[in-house]
Amino acid sequence: MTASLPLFSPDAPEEGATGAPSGHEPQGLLRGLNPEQLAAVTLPAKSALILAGAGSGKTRVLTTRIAWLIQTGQLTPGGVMAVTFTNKAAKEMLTRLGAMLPVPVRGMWVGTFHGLCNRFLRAHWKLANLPQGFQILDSSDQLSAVKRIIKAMNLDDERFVPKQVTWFIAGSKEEGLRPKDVDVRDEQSRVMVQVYQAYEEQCQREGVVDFAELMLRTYELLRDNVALREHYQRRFRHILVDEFQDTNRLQYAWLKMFTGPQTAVMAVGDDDQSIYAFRGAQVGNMTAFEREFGVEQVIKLERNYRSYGNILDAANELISHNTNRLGKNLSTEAGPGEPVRVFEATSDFSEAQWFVDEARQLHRDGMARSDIALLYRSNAQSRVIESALFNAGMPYKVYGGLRFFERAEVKHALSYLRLIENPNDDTSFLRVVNFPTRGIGTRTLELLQDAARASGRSLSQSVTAVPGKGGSNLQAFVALIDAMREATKGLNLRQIIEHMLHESGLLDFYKTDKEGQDRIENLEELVNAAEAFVTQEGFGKDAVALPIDEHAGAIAEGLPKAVASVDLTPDAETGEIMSPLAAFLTHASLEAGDNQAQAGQDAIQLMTVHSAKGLEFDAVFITGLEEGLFPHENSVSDVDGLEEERRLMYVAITRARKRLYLSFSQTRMLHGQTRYNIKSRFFDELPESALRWLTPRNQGFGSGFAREYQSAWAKGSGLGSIVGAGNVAPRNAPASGPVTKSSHGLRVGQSVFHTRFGEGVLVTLEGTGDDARAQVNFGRHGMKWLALSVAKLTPIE
DNA sequence: AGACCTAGTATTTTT
DNA sequence: TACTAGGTCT
Repeated sequence: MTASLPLFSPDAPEEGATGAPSGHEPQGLLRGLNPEQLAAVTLPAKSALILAGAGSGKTRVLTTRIAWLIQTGQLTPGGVMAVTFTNKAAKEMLTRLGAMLPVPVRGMWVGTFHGLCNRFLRAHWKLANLPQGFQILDSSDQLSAVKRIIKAMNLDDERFVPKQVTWFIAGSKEEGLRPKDVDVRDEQSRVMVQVYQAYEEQCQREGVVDFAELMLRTYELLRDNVALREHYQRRFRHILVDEFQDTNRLQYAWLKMFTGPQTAVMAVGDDDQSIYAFRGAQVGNMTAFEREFGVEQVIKLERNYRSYGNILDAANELISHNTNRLGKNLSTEAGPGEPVRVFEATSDFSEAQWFVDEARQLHRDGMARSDIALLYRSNAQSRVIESALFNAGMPYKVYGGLRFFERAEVKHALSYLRLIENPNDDTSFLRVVNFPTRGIGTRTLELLQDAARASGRSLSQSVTAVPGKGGSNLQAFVALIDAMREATKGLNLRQIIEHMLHESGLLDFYKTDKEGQDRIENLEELVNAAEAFVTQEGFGKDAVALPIDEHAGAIAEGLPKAVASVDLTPDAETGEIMSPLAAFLTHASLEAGDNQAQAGQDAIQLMTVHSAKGLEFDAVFITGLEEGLFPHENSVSDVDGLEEERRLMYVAITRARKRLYLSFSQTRMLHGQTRYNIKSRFFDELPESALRWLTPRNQGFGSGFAREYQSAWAKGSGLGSIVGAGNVAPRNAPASGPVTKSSHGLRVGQSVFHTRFGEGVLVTLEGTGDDARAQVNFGRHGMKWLALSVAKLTPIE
């Protein structure tokens, strides 16, 4: 790492990433944890709530806890479930666990809510009343499915806007409501429920499930099947949930289904970072959890290892304006650092120009472009910035565009593959039946859909019912798909895809298309993705997406006979429970992939505040801090909305490690009109002492200061390094060597009983004979050092 | 089938 | 402004 300016001193150890793996012995794992982290990691096996502030090492706590429990023999890998929201977070956990544990992460249920549901339903497809190779609809598939229904039911799509209907369906499912459970108030909702009902029937007929269905099916199956529920409750001794503040009602209820009397659930979250209420997240789940899971003590992780003091002061002060918080204050030992810089621009254009200049300077002074991030409230704001960066010739990367598996050509290819796997997938059928064109027009398709509806069969099964030219074209299409299915039998995944790309005519189509080159590249990339998925490495690394439980057999064994054996029906020939193609298709729906493949480039990062959550950068620019934009005008009318905007701002601020810039503009082009804005109210909620205005305050309009902003590089700010702020080893890591067993017959990880403090877990053992001491985590009573010659510790089994 | 035109609409988003 | 969906015309 290079460093010239003090500002660019070697990075503080990132949360959990300190140095080499600490050796595969229990106490080594705990080295470098601060007291609160240590307490959380070694908590007795009871449900616990961890309030983890931004940058407080939450992922480290989560992974270390799992590793520690396993290494001390309190838990087997098969007894763990760790749930996250994103594939990225799940992968991160697996990677870290892999580094910490000598044993591979086999059999551990680490994944996203949806990924784990998929895994569960694959194992119990029969009980869940699903076809064995059921496929998953992504949001756009779902939308087109709803559109078809609205059309079929002859409804006015202005009264029943497909997108809104989609929300209604997903929303109902997330409340755990089937069509029969939904409250019907008026005509509108009555019809909505009918659409919901029809949608369900259609999905069931086609053998597909949407995201919410994955959750709901799993929940219902566990709720209704006592034997199965008890089996899983016994199996998972420890369940850990990341980003708990983002869970919705269904996810909470789902979690309860997995939780038995012996299950310890550790919920980790931060109410101040709850920014997804708009899509159903219930922050209230945190307090509900505390109450309903009998949490005895809440551990707060408030030590921040990411940012300098001024940045944290700004964050703390801002968020203190919210009510109904669980209460938390971030602190650092890194010193105040530089002030937060504030810039007022005359126009969005000059704001962009200022940013480009500033970023260029940072880069010249040694900061990697990828360590510089520009955040905005809404995607539309990126445009001006992009054009400024483009003109300046600075590489940048915008997050949030189309993801790989969502690109049109990729979706087309996937539709062909799905049809090979399941000809009754009408969504896929309609997507590609006339792409490339095969003389199958709207009229023909109407006839086909009518016929299918009348007979209750799939489109593919109904092609013979359509007369004339259209009918024979349809039959030719079905024959094409059938031929592909035949021809690809026994081929590997790569060969299947290549065959399909040629036979479908997709490749030829894009070859003649003038802008087809990129698309062909994407299709080649699809082949690569499949290859990567299949290879040993891909399967191993990608265990998140691995649809089949490696221990499916083991599950079956442990289950009561009545529910077990029927569910895992391997292919008679190959013995596979699921074909590689089906597995790959599942992977494609569950993980949309990166949004831009241009990896390797050192580029400035542009994204919304929402997508910045969980990330961190040396320098962060929060732009467009204007009333109406941030906070957004649609949110300011009610208190809840405003508080969520404030949390959003809090998330944005806490992304910054070393330097934070806030900017706003007097005017801005929005929807083709110039808007005159006043600065965000959030400026009034920041501590003046932590700010430095780069432009004069209370600047009136039109005073034309154009570019006379003072360079942010005003004289060396003489910062010390942030080194030392890292997870400095507290006193719990004695050099006396790993003592895991002693003459007392106690070992680390063991549960013990103390007459005064009750039940606890042994965290450290050191010294011998009369000198022997033990560190014990008594949960509610805290962490204690006890002299073994005095304290009476009784081992519990 | 495909080019062309018009009107309507514009937070935040993962799975 | 800039995109989409949908309609109409060739």
